Amino acid sequence: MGPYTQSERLETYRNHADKLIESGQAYHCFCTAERLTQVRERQQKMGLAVRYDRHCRNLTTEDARERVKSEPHVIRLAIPESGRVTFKDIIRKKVAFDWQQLDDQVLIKTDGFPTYHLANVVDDHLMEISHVIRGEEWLPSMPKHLFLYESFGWEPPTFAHLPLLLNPDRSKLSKRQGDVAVESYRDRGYLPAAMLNFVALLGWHEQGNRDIFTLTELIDAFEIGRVQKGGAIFDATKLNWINGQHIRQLPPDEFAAAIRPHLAPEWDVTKAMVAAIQTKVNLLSDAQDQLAFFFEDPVVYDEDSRQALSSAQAKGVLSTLLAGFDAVSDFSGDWFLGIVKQIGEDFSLKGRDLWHPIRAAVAGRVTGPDIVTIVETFGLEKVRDRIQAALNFE
RNA sequence: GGCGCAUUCGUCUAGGGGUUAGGACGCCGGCCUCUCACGCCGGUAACAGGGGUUCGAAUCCCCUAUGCGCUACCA
Repeated sequence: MGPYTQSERLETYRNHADKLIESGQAYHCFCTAERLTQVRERQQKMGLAVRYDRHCRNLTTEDARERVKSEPHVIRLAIPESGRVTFKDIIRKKVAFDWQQLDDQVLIKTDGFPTYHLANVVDDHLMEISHVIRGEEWLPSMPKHLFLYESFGWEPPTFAHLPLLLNPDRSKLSKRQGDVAVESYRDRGYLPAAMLNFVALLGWHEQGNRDIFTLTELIDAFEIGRVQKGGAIFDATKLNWINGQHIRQLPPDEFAAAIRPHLAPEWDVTKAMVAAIQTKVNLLSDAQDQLAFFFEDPVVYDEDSRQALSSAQAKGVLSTLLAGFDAVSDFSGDWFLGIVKQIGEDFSLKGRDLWHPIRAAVAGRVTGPDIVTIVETFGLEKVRDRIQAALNFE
Protein backbone atom coordinates (compact mmCIF):
# COMPACT_ATOMS: atom_id res chain seq x y z
CA MET A 1 0.00 0.00 0.00
CA GLY A 2 0.93 3.62 -0.58
CA PRO A 3 2.34 6.12 -0.76
CA TYR A 4 2.26 5.76 -4.50
CA THR A 5 4.32 7.63 -7.03
CA GLN A 6 2.47 7.90 -10.30
CA SER A 7 5.55 7.79 -12.51
CA GLU A 8 6.55 4.46 -10.99
CA ARG A 9 3.15 2.97 -11.63
CA LEU A 10 2.61 3.70 -15.29
CA GLU A 11 2.53 0.00 -16.01
CA THR A 12 -0.26 -0.58 -13.51
CA TYR A 13 -2.45 2.15 -14.94
CA ARG A 14 -1.79 0.97 -18.46
CA ASN A 15 -2.79 -2.58 -17.58
CA HIS A 16 -5.97 -1.45 -15.97
CA ALA A 17 -6.84 0.70 -18.94
CA ASP A 18 -6.20 -2.25 -21.22
CA LYS A 19 -8.63 -4.34 -19.21
CA LEU A 20 -11.26 -1.74 -19.86
CA ILE A 21 -10.51 -1.86 -23.56
CA GLU A 22 -10.93 -5.64 -23.53
CA SER A 23 -14.33 -5.31 -21.97
CA GLY A 24 -15.36 -2.50 -24.30
CA GLN A 25 -15.59 0.14 -21.57
CA ALA A 26 -12.71 2.12 -23.00
CA TYR A 27 -11.25 2.64 -26.44
CA HIS A 28 -8.23 4.01 -28.27
CA CYS A 29 -8.57 7.49 -29.69
CA PHE A 30 -6.31 8.87 -32.39
CA CYS A 31 -7.85 12.29 -32.79
CA THR A 32 -5.38 15.13 -33.04
CA ALA A 33 -5.44 18.20 -30.90
CA GLU A 34 -6.41 20.22 -33.97
CA ARG A 35 -9.42 18.08 -34.69
CA LEU A 36 -10.50 18.26 -31.06
CA THR A 37 -10.28 22.03 -31.14
CA GLN A 38 -12.30 22.16 -34.34
CA VAL A 39 -15.01 19.97 -32.89
CA ARG A 40 -15.12 22.06 -29.77
CA GLU A 41 -15.38 25.32 -31.67
CA ARG A 42 -18.15 24.00 -33.87
CA GLN A 43 -20.10 22.83 -30.83
CA GLN A 44 -19.63 26.14 -29.14
CA LYS A 45 -20.85 28.03 -32.16
CA MET A 46 -23.94 25.89 -32.37
CA GLY A 47 -24.61 26.34 -28.67
CA LEU A 48 -24.19 22.63 -28.01
CA ALA A 49 -22.62 21.00 -25.01
CA VAL A 50 -18.89 20.85 -25.53
CA ARG A 51 -17.87 17.19 -25.59
CA TYR A 52 -15.74 14.76 -27.53
CA ASP A 53 -17.76 13.62 -30.53
CA ARG A 54 -16.80 9.96 -30.04
CA HIS A 55 -15.25 9.85 -33.45
CA CYS A 56 -12.92 6.96 -32.59
CA ARG A 57 -15.37 5.08 -30.46
CA ASN A 58 -16.62 2.99 -33.36
CA LEU A 59 -13.27 1.94 -34.72
CA THR A 60 -12.97 -1.82 -34.93
CA THR A 61 -10.69 -3.41 -32.38
CA GLU A 62 -8.39 -4.82 -35.03
CA ASP A 63 -8.14 -1.48 -36.72
CA ALA A 64 -7.28 0.25 -33.48
CA ARG A 65 -4.77 -2.41 -32.46
CA GLU A 66 -2.95 -1.86 -35.69
CA ARG A 67 -2.83 1.92 -35.50
CA VAL A 68 -1.71 1.88 -31.88
CA LYS A 69 1.63 0.54 -33.04
CA SER A 70 2.49 3.59 -35.08
CA GLU A 71 0.16 6.45 -34.13
CA PRO A 72 0.01 8.66 -31.05
CA HIS A 73 -3.12 7.91 -29.11
CA VAL A 74 -4.99 8.22 -25.85
CA ILE A 75 -7.37 5.87 -24.13
CA ARG A 76 -10.87 7.13 -23.47
CA LEU A 77 -13.63 5.92 -21.26
CA ALA A 78 -16.72 4.70 -23.12
CA ILE A 79 -19.40 6.42 -21.10
CA PRO A 80 -22.93 4.98 -21.41
CA GLU A 81 -24.91 6.88 -24.02
CA SER A 82 -28.13 7.22 -22.11
CA GLY A 83 -29.76 6.74 -18.75
CA ARG A 84 -29.25 8.31 -15.41
CA VAL A 85 -26.91 7.69 -12.49
CA THR A 86 -27.87 8.42 -8.95
CA PHE A 87 -25.53 7.97 -6.09
CA LYS A 88 -25.29 8.68 -2.43
CA ASP A 89 -22.97 11.09 -0.70
CA ILE A 90 -22.68 11.26 3.09
CA ILE A 91 -23.19 14.99 3.09
CA ARG A 92 -25.50 15.55 0.13
CA LYS A 93 -27.58 12.42 0.41
CA LYS A 94 -28.72 11.86 -3.16
CA VAL A 95 -27.19 13.30 -6.32
CA ALA A 96 -28.13 12.50 -9.92
CA PHE A 97 -26.62 13.01 -13.38
CA ASP A 98 -27.63 12.07 -16.92
CA TRP A 99 -25.00 9.98 -18.67
CA GLN A 100 -25.68 12.04 -21.77
CA GLN A 101 -24.07 15.03 -20.16
CA LEU A 102 -20.78 13.28 -19.60
CA ASP A 103 -17.73 13.24 -21.76
CA ASP A 104 -15.65 10.26 -22.84
CA GLN A 105 -12.93 11.17 -20.40
CA VAL A 106 -9.32 10.54 -21.33
CA LEU A 107 -7.85 7.87 -19.07
CA ILE A 108 -4.33 7.56 -20.45
CA LYS A 109 -2.70 10.53 -22.11
CA THR A 110 -0.55 10.47 -25.25
CA ASP A 111 2.56 10.51 -23.06
CA GLY A 112 1.42 7.34 -21.33
CA PHE A 113 0.56 9.03 -18.07
CA PRO A 114 -2.84 8.48 -16.52
CA THR A 115 -5.24 11.32 -15.88
CA TYR A 116 -6.38 12.01 -12.36
CA HIS A 117 -9.58 10.08 -12.90
CA LEU A 118 -7.93 6.76 -13.69
CA ALA A 119 -5.05 7.12 -11.25
CA ASN A 120 -7.35 8.17 -8.45
CA VAL A 121 -9.69 5.23 -8.81
CA VAL A 122 -6.99 2.64 -9.33
CA ASP A 123 -4.83 3.89 -6.48
CA ASP A 124 -7.70 4.26 -4.06
CA HIS A 125 -8.87 0.75 -4.76
CA LEU A 126 -5.40 -0.74 -4.45
CA MET A 127 -4.82 1.16 -1.24
CA GLU A 128 -8.13 -0.11 0.06
CA ILE A 129 -9.44 3.36 0.68
CA SER A 130 -12.75 3.21 2.53
CA HIS A 131 -13.80 6.87 2.48
CA VAL A 132 -13.13 9.56 -0.07
CA ILE A 133 -13.57 13.00 1.45
CA ARG A 134 -12.88 15.82 -0.96
CA GLY A 135 -14.04 19.23 -2.09
CA GLU A 136 -17.35 19.90 -3.75
CA GLU A 137 -15.63 20.71 -7.05
CA TRP A 138 -15.28 16.95 -7.57
CA LEU A 139 -18.96 16.24 -7.47
CA PRO A 140 -19.41 16.45 -11.26
CA SER A 141 -16.68 13.82 -11.68
CA MET A 142 -18.45 11.30 -9.49
CA PRO A 143 -20.27 9.48 -12.31
CA LYS A 144 -17.02 8.87 -14.16
CA HIS A 145 -15.37 7.53 -11.06
CA LEU A 146 -18.32 5.36 -10.22
CA PHE A 147 -18.39 4.03 -13.76
CA LEU A 148 -14.73 3.16 -13.41
CA TYR A 149 -15.27 1.27 -10.16
CA GLU A 150 -18.18 -0.55 -11.69
CA SER A 151 -16.29 -1.43 -14.85
CA PHE A 152 -13.45 -2.91 -12.86
CA GLY A 153 -15.94 -4.82 -10.77
CA TRP A 154 -14.85 -3.04 -7.63
CA GLU A 155 -16.88 -1.94 -4.67
CA PRO A 156 -16.72 1.89 -4.62
CA PRO A 157 -15.72 3.62 -1.38
CA THR A 158 -18.02 5.90 0.55
CA PHE A 159 -17.96 9.48 -0.69
CA ALA A 160 -18.33 12.81 1.04
CA HIS A 161 -18.09 16.08 -0.85
CA LEU A 162 -17.32 18.99 1.41
CA PRO A 163 -18.61 22.52 0.81
CA LEU A 164 -16.13 25.15 -0.29
CA LEU A 165 -14.68 27.90 1.87
CA LEU A 166 -15.53 31.35 0.58
CA ASN A 167 -14.03 34.84 0.60
CA PRO A 168 -16.15 37.59 2.16
CA ASP A 169 -17.44 38.41 -1.34
CA ARG A 170 -18.61 34.79 -1.61
CA SER A 171 -16.06 33.81 -4.20
CA LYS A 172 -14.11 30.59 -3.67
CA LEU A 173 -11.46 31.14 -1.02
CA SER A 174 -8.32 31.83 -2.90
CA LYS A 175 -4.79 31.62 -1.68
CA ARG A 176 -4.06 34.94 -3.26
CA GLN A 177 -6.79 37.01 -1.64
CA GLY A 178 -5.37 37.54 1.80
CA ASP A 179 -2.93 34.98 3.03
CA VAL A 180 -4.60 31.79 4.07
CA ALA A 181 -1.44 29.76 4.51
CA VAL A 182 -1.56 28.10 7.90
CA GLU A 183 1.99 29.19 8.65
CA SER A 184 0.96 32.81 8.45
CA TYR A 185 -1.71 32.23 11.05
CA ARG A 186 0.74 30.53 13.34
CA ASP A 187 3.17 33.40 12.92
CA ARG A 188 0.46 35.88 13.79
CA GLY A 189 -0.16 34.11 17.06
CA TYR A 190 -3.04 31.75 16.50
CA LEU A 191 -2.98 28.49 18.43
CA PRO A 192 -3.27 25.33 16.34
CA ALA A 193 -6.08 24.09 18.56
CA ALA A 194 -8.01 27.34 18.07
CA MET A 195 -7.45 27.19 14.34
CA LEU A 196 -8.80 23.65 14.19
CA ASN A 197 -11.71 24.65 16.38
CA PHE A 198 -12.57 27.53 14.09
CA VAL A 199 -12.24 25.67 10.83
CA ALA A 200 -14.29 22.76 12.14
CA LEU A 201 -17.08 25.20 12.88
CA LEU A 202 -16.98 26.46 9.33
CA GLY A 203 -19.50 24.03 7.93
CA TRP A 204 -20.12 21.82 10.89
CA HIS A 205 -21.81 22.15 14.26
CA GLU A 206 -23.01 19.77 16.88
CA GLN A 207 -26.62 19.78 18.00
CA GLY A 208 -25.70 21.42 21.28
CA ASN A 209 -24.51 24.93 21.85
CA ARG A 210 -20.80 24.49 22.37
CA ASP A 211 -18.48 26.65 20.34
CA ILE A 212 -15.21 26.00 22.10
CA PHE A 213 -13.71 22.55 21.64
CA THR A 214 -10.37 21.07 22.53
CA LEU A 215 -8.94 18.75 19.91
CA THR A 216 -10.12 15.73 21.87
CA GLU A 217 -13.59 17.12 22.31
CA LEU A 218 -13.70 17.89 18.63
CA ILE A 219 -12.75 14.37 17.62
CA ASP A 220 -15.36 13.08 19.98
CA ALA A 221 -18.17 15.32 18.81
CA PHE A 222 -17.51 15.50 15.09
CA GLU A 223 -19.90 13.72 12.75
CA ILE A 224 -19.28 14.08 9.07
CA GLY A 225 -22.95 13.57 8.31
CA ARG A 226 -23.68 16.85 10.06
CA VAL A 227 -21.45 18.83 7.75
CA GLN A 228 -23.20 21.74 6.08
CA LYS A 229 -23.94 21.63 2.37
CA GLY A 230 -23.47 25.31 1.59
CA GLY A 231 -20.11 27.04 1.48
CA ALA A 232 -19.04 29.13 4.46
CA ILE A 233 -17.37 32.50 4.44
CA PHE A 234 -13.99 32.50 6.13
CA ASP A 235 -14.36 35.43 8.51
CA ALA A 236 -11.52 35.71 10.99
CA THR A 237 -13.48 37.84 13.48
CA LYS A 238 -14.78 34.83 15.31
CA LEU A 239 -11.42 33.14 15.00
CA ASN A 240 -9.91 35.91 17.12
CA TRP A 241 -12.44 35.29 19.84
CA ILE A 242 -11.96 31.53 19.71
CA ASN A 243 -8.21 32.02 19.92
CA GLY A 244 -8.68 34.19 22.99
CA GLN A 245 -10.82 31.50 24.58
CA HIS A 246 -8.17 28.87 23.97
CA ILE A 247 -5.46 31.17 25.28
CA ARG A 248 -7.33 31.73 28.51
CA GLN A 249 -7.72 27.99 29.00
CA LEU A 250 -3.98 27.44 28.75
CA PRO A 251 -2.10 26.54 31.97
CA PRO A 252 0.15 29.49 32.92
CA ASP A 253 3.40 27.80 31.96
CA GLU A 254 2.05 26.74 28.59
CA PHE A 255 0.87 30.26 27.96
CA ALA A 256 4.30 31.57 28.89
CA ALA A 257 5.96 29.17 26.49
CA ALA A 258 3.50 30.01 23.74
CA ILE A 259 4.12 33.75 23.81
CA ARG A 260 7.90 33.47 24.16
CA PRO A 261 8.58 33.35 20.39
CA HIS A 262 6.55 36.51 19.97
CA LEU A 263 8.58 38.54 22.46
CA ALA A 264 11.87 40.38 22.22
CA PRO A 265 14.55 37.76 23.00
CA GLU A 266 16.27 39.90 25.61
CA TRP A 267 13.19 40.35 27.74
CA ASP A 268 13.33 38.64 31.08
CA VAL A 269 9.67 37.87 31.52
CA THR A 270 8.46 36.86 34.97
CA LYS A 271 5.56 34.62 35.88
CA ALA A 272 3.73 37.56 37.38
CA MET A 273 3.95 39.51 34.13
CA VAL A 274 2.66 36.60 32.13
CA ALA A 275 -0.17 35.94 34.52
CA ALA A 276 -1.16 39.58 34.35
CA ILE A 277 -1.79 39.57 30.62
CA GLN A 278 -3.34 36.21 29.92
CA THR A 279 -6.88 37.56 29.83
CA LYS A 280 -5.83 40.49 27.71
CA VAL A 281 -4.56 38.84 24.56
CA ASN A 282 -6.51 37.26 21.75
CA LEU A 283 -3.42 36.68 19.65
CA LEU A 284 -0.15 35.46 21.09
CA SER A 285 1.54 38.27 19.21
CA ASP A 286 -0.47 40.77 21.26
CA ALA A 287 1.74 39.87 24.22
CA GLN A 288 4.61 41.93 22.84
CA ASP A 289 2.63 45.16 23.10
CA GLN A 290 1.09 44.22 26.43
CA LEU A 291 4.46 43.57 28.03
CA ALA A 292 6.55 46.25 26.35
CA PHE A 293 6.23 48.89 29.08
CA PHE A 294 7.79 46.56 31.63
CA PHE A 295 11.05 46.86 29.72
CA GLU A 296 11.03 50.54 28.88
CA ASP A 297 13.45 52.52 30.98
CA PRO A 298 13.22 55.40 31.26
CA VAL A 299 9.47 55.44 30.96
CA VAL A 300 7.93 56.25 27.58
CA TYR A 301 4.61 58.04 27.77
CA ASP A 302 2.10 57.13 25.13
CA GLU A 303 -0.48 59.59 23.82
CA ASP A 304 -3.14 58.79 26.42
CA SER A 305 -0.61 59.04 29.18
CA ARG A 306 0.49 62.52 28.17
CA GLN A 307 -3.10 63.57 28.27
CA ALA A 308 -3.69 61.99 31.65
CA LEU A 309 -0.61 63.65 33.10
CA SER A 310 -1.69 67.08 31.98
CA SER A 311 -5.13 66.84 33.56
CA ALA A 312 -6.13 69.31 36.22
CA GLN A 313 -5.77 67.08 39.24
CA ALA A 314 -2.85 64.99 38.04
CA LYS A 315 -0.15 67.06 39.69
CA GLY A 316 -1.99 67.23 42.98
CA VAL A 317 -2.64 63.52 43.08
CA LEU A 318 0.91 62.65 42.15
CA SER A 319 2.59 65.00 44.59
CA THR A 320 0.42 63.71 47.39
CA LEU A 321 1.32 60.19 46.37
CA LEU A 322 4.98 61.06 46.29
CA ALA A 323 4.75 62.53 49.76
CA GLY A 324 3.27 59.25 50.91
CA PHE A 325 6.52 57.52 50.03
CA ASP A 326 8.27 59.40 52.85
CA ALA A 327 6.33 57.45 55.40
CA VAL A 328 6.58 54.02 53.79
CA SER A 329 7.89 51.38 56.09
CA ASP A 330 6.83 48.29 54.27
CA PHE A 331 6.54 48.79 50.55
CA SER A 332 4.25 46.47 48.62
CA GLY A 333 1.65 46.48 45.93
CA ASP A 334 -1.08 46.43 48.50
CA TRP A 335 0.44 49.35 50.32
CA PHE A 336 0.49 51.26 47.06
CA LEU A 337 -3.10 50.30 46.30
CA GLY A 338 -4.12 51.44 49.75
CA ILE A 339 -2.48 54.80 49.59
CA VAL A 340 -3.89 55.56 46.16
CA LYS A 341 -7.35 54.69 47.33
CA GLN A 342 -6.89 57.01 50.28
CA ILE A 343 -5.84 59.78 47.94
CA GLY A 344 -8.87 59.05 45.82
CA GLU A 345 -11.11 59.64 48.79
CA ASP A 346 -9.30 62.83 49.70
CA PHE A 347 -9.59 64.18 46.19
CA SER A 348 -13.02 62.67 45.57
CA LEU A 349 -11.68 60.83 42.56
CA LYS A 350 -12.17 57.27 41.45
CA GLY A 351 -12.01 55.10 38.41
CA ARG A 352 -10.02 56.38 35.49
CA ASP A 353 -9.95 59.93 36.82
CA LEU A 354 -7.86 58.70 39.69
CA TRP A 355 -5.93 55.88 38.07
CA HIS A 356 -5.07 57.15 34.63
CA PRO A 357 -2.53 59.74 35.87
CA ILE A 358 -1.03 57.23 38.26
CA ARG A 359 -0.73 54.50 35.66
CA ALA A 360 0.62 57.01 33.19
CA ALA A 361 3.29 58.07 35.66
CA VAL A 362 4.33 54.56 36.63
CA ALA A 363 4.00 52.68 33.35
CA GLY A 364 3.63 55.27 30.64
CA ARG A 365 0.33 53.59 29.77
CA VAL A 366 -3.13 54.30 30.92
CA THR A 367 -4.25 50.68 30.52
CA GLY A 368 -2.59 47.40 31.30
CA PRO A 369 -2.04 44.77 33.97
CA ASP A 370 -3.17 45.22 37.56
CA ILE A 371 -1.26 47.93 39.37
CA VAL A 372 -0.11 45.62 42.13
CA THR A 373 1.87 43.51 39.69
CA ILE A 374 3.34 46.56 38.03
CA VAL A 375 4.39 48.23 41.24
CA GLU A 376 5.89 45.09 42.74
CA THR A 377 7.75 44.35 39.55
CA PHE A 378 9.29 47.78 39.47
CA GLY A 379 10.00 48.17 43.18
CA LEU A 380 9.95 51.20 45.43
CA GLU A 381 12.80 53.17 43.91
CA LYS A 382 11.67 53.01 40.34
CA VAL A 383 8.05 53.76 41.17
CA ARG A 384 9.00 56.71 43.32
CA ASP A 385 11.39 58.07 40.72
CA ARG A 386 8.80 57.80 38.02
CA ILE A 387 6.21 59.66 40.03
CA GLN A 388 8.81 62.33 40.61
CA ALA A 389 9.56 62.45 36.90
CA ALA A 390 5.89 62.68 36.02
CA LEU A 391 5.58 65.71 38.23
CA ASN A 392 8.11 67.43 36.01
CA PHE A 393 6.27 66.42 32.87
CA GLU A 394 5.54 69.21 30.41
C1' G B 1 -24.61 28.08 -23.02
C1' G B 2 -25.22 22.95 -20.67
C1' C B 3 -25.08 20.13 -16.20
C1' G B 4 -24.65 19.90 -10.96
C1' C B 5 -24.71 21.76 -5.96
C1' A B 6 -26.33 25.35 -2.70
C1' U B 7 -29.52 29.48 -0.19
C1' U B 8 -32.06 30.64 8.23
C1' C B 9 -29.78 37.25 11.80
C1' G B 10 -23.84 41.19 8.83
C1' U B 11 -20.87 36.28 9.82
C1' C B 12 -20.70 30.87 11.70
C1' U B 13 -24.88 28.02 12.74
C1' A B 14 -29.41 24.98 15.64
C1' G B 15 -33.75 23.33 13.43
C1' G B 16 -36.28 16.62 9.82
C1' G B 17 -44.59 19.65 9.55
C1' G B 18 -47.20 22.75 15.09
C1' U B 19 -40.93 26.68 18.34
C1' U B 20 -42.27 33.62 21.19
C1' A B 21 -37.28 30.44 14.92
C1' G B 22 -32.43 28.81 19.63
C1' G B 23 -26.95 29.62 20.30
C1' A B 24 -22.16 32.00 19.10
C1' C B 25 -19.09 36.09 16.94
C1' G B 26 -19.68 41.27 16.02
C1' C B 27 -22.18 45.69 17.46
C1' C B 28 -24.99 48.55 21.36
C1' G B 29 -26.29 49.10 26.61
C1' G B 30 -25.55 47.69 31.81
C1' C B 31 -23.10 45.17 36.01
C1' C B 32 -18.36 43.91 38.14
C1' U B 33 -13.88 46.83 38.87
C1' C B 34 -7.43 50.07 40.41
C1' U B 35 -7.11 51.04 34.34
C1' C B 36 -7.75 47.91 30.20
C1' A B 37 -9.41 43.34 29.60
C1' C B 38 -11.88 38.84 31.36
C1' G B 39 -16.53 37.46 33.28
C1' C B 40 -21.80 38.17 33.96
C1' C B 41 -26.68 40.32 32.43
C1' G B 42 -29.66 42.52 28.59
C1' G B 43 -30.58 44.42 23.54
C1' U B 44 -30.00 44.32 18.03
C1' A B 45 -30.81 41.21 13.81
C1' A B 46 -32.73 35.90 9.72
C1' C B 47 -36.10 31.55 7.14
C1' A B 48 -34.06 34.77 -1.09
C1' G B 49 -39.05 35.40 -3.96
C1' G B 50 -43.45 33.02 -5.93
C1' G B 51 -46.59 29.01 -6.36
C1' G B 52 -48.32 24.39 -4.56
C1' U B 53 -49.12 19.87 -0.81
C1' U B 54 -51.25 20.11 4.21
C1' C B 55 -55.85 21.65 9.30
C1' G B 56 -50.74 23.56 9.72
C1' A B 57 -44.75 24.80 6.44
C1' A B 58 -37.97 27.47 7.84
C1' U B 59 -38.92 22.20 7.34
C1' C B 60 -41.97 18.35 1.65
C1' C B 61 -42.70 19.43 -4.07
C1' C B 62 -42.30 22.84 -8.39
C1' C B 63 -40.75 27.44 -10.65
C1' U B 64 -37.80 31.88 -10.48
C1' A B 65 -33.64 34.61 -8.65
C1' U B 66 -28.87 34.66 -6.82
C1' G B 67 -24.18 32.36 -5.61
C1' C B 68 -20.69 28.67 -6.36
C1' G B 69 -18.63 24.44 -8.93
C1' C B 70 -17.75 21.44 -13.31
C1' U B 71 -17.80 21.56 -18.51
C1' A B 72 -9.06 19.77 -20.49
C1' C B 73 -4.53 14.68 -22.98
C1' C B 74 -5.15 19.95 -14.78
C1' A B 75 -5.97 18.21 -10.43
